[in-house]
Amino acid sequence: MRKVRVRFAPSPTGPLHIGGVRTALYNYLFARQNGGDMILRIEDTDQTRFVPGAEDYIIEALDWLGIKFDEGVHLGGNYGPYRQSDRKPLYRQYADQLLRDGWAYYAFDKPEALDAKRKEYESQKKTFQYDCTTRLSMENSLSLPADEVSRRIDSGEPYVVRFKFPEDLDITVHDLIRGDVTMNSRLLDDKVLFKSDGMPTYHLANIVDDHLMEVSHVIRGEEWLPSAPLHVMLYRAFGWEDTMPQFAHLPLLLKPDGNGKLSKRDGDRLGFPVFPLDWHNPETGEISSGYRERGYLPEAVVNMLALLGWNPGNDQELMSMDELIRLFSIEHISKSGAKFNIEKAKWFNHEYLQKCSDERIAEMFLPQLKEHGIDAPMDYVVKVCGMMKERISFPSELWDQTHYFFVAPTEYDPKAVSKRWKPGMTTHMAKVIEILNTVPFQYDAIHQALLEDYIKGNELNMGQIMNSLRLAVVGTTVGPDMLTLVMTIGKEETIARVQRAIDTIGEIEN
RNA sequence: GGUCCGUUCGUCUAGUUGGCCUAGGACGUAAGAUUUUCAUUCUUAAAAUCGCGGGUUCGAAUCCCGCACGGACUACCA
Repeated sequence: MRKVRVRFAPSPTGPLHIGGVRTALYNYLFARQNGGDMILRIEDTDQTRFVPGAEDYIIEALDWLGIKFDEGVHLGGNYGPYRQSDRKPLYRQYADQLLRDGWAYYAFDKPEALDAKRKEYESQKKTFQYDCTTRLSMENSLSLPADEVSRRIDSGEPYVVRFKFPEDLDITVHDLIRGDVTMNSRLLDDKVLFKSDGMPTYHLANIVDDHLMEVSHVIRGEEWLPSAPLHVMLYRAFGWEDTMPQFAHLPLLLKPDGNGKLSKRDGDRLGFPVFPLDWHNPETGEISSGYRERGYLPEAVVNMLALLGWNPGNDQELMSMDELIRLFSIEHISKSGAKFNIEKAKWFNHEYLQKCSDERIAEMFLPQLKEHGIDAPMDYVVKVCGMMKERISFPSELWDQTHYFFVAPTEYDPKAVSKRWKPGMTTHMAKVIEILNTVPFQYDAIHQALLEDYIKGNELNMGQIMNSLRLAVVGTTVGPDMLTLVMTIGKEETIARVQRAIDTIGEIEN
């Protein structure tokens, strides 16, 4: 049994899409579970699509989520370099090998000529495909005389190298998720392996690199399934079939409404992040929002993503990274695409927020407090966070839920006033102040004096009085247990707030 | 158009060797309980004739065939 080695191989063309994050996660879980290696390889063979900052973004995003690598561009390793542009000199010899063995051929067709050909076919409602049925009518080393071919190459005419598919061969790809998938070579096109700019295409580079890096399992998105037969044929052509990696093609992540692949635009449209981190487009200045900046916890994102297309085979839903590593199995990956569900993502975040220490939540709350000009003692902030965290799904909701712990109300919700502040209330509130002033400032003592002796003892309306007190202290009718709130903000502050309410709202007639 | 992949509650899904499935769980939704309010929490409910149609079988969500629908791919992009 060969050592498990998997790779995550993104293209640095922009921010890492959440679907890509899931692919990375599954690779990571599989590697860790099997004591294998996780490799980060950058696939930047298309120089025209290079985006500055994308590579760093990918590394930072995966690091934030706790997806760690054993080898990669940022770490090095024994199989480097790990960036395909840095491996450029390596690929030529493999293209030559294919050329020599008759698995590939030179093609001189200009891009414009190919475009024209496609248009021509299109006008006849057909699709042009560069394959065994058309290649002899194109300009390549199969259709041209040998001396002409060498003349063109010697004169520096640009060319590409294309794979030469056999004419009628059933090619079977064994997929760990879908089983055997068979396609006939006659229907496959002669893909370009080596471009005229001297770089390999994805197809060549990924086979060469996976082989050289001794990759054992290729876990990637379903969009690669149609080109998998090409990849299998390349292993065969190189004579590497006995060490060919095993394939697993992951189902797609679909948009929450309607059908189709989840895209950047869906996030903007429906108001949820499609990227792990905020991304500032260096060219347009446009900002795409990320999970991290929206207040999602990395462990919540990981858990949610893990379950989008995989399950442990039972009802368990909350799982830490360690549990995921233990429980993960390729057999339990589903075959069908998963629609992204924003409500469930929120729920996961709520659950993980509850598991957070009060200190960690307080830490996340600090910037908001600062924004509102609050400079409260840390232990007080921690206490408030601990008391209020169960009511929120995101740290960003904290200020809305807790501002009255830090700032006294300056106005009173009119609806609450008319509903709760009944005639005689100023007298009751004055009594509250009196109790606070005379009874020891302890929860039980005040509970006894106010709730039991005063309210119940005089058969007063509990809801009416307690809610009026809340109105006085909070400004509206929401919040935690009233006495806990009082104990938290303190005796002096409570009395001040109640007095202020008496002065501001005053006595209600009738 | 062609090729390939897929199809269980609104959504994520359990179901892997056909019988314990009168199809289970979770999110969301609704109702109720608790509470001094709101939220939390708890309980309950509604919700999939397992895409449709045929077979095979004593028995099929599970196996086979056909159809429909959806998606991916179809670049000198990955």
